[in-house]
Amino acid sequence: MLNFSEILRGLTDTIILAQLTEGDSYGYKINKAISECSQNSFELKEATLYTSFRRLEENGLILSYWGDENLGARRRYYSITDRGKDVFQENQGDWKRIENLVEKLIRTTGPYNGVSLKKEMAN
Amino acid sequence: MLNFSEILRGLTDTIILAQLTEGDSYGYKINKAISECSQNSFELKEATLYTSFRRLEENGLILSYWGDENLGARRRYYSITDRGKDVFQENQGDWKRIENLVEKLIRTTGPYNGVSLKKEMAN
DNA sequence: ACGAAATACCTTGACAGCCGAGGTATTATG
DNA sequence: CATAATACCTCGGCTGTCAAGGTATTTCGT
Repeated sequence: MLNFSEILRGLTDTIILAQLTEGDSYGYKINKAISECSQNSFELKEATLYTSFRRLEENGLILSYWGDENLGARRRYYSITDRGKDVFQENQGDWKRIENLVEKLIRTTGPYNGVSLKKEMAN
Repeated sequence: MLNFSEILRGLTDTIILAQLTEGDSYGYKINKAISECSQNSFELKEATLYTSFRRLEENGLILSYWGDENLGARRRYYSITDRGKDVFQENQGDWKRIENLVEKLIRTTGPYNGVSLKKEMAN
């Protein structure tokens, strides 16, 4: 039995991995990309973002290195590892499964409730 | 901007509300129903279940009352309130929005990565 | 020239939900 | 007559999120 709770809660990691499958990038830019990707309907808080980076790196799903900008603020770049790519693909699959599961769990079961209510009202 | 995190994490509440839209029921039975509903691929832990009941009742989304069984173990029944029904419907809508959002955030963007990698390898 | 805003990174501590582990009491079953 | 199943509950630890705070650099309007 899969531990779905963690996936639901920790989608942050998967969202970041998704960004990194498109190439190395750095925190601030990744965050902006996520915001834009969602048409500004969602954004990661910075604290959450950097927590996630640390977690991902500890788990070997990403690597980080300092960019050698001689202009501008320093940037820490992140790179997805092979293991990270594998996990990302697993998570994509898990998400499909979660969608199906939730669909079953929170759909309204049909006319049962409404109809019986109307019947009760009519009496 | 919606607070999606709580919805993702706290789907428990919505799942329970979904069960209660089909009529009053009690903890143990609700839990079994949820397990069956998911073909035993998912189950709420009891601690989580009762935490959720308490939270839902505090928020006025459900009511509880003791069944008057003169046989068998006592049962605490739960009933969804009007407010609970409203919130449940909102949550169903929110879930649809989350599905769309996550779809955008974690889909693979296509051949970009693979192609550029191959090109780099070729050089 | 100067202050504000934007870029870019980071930490700390509180908070909330999940759940393992444990408890109680009753009824059904082999 | 013990074991499983039904049925309820609590406590404490764990983990992810985030508000709030910090630092440093660059860009831009005035």
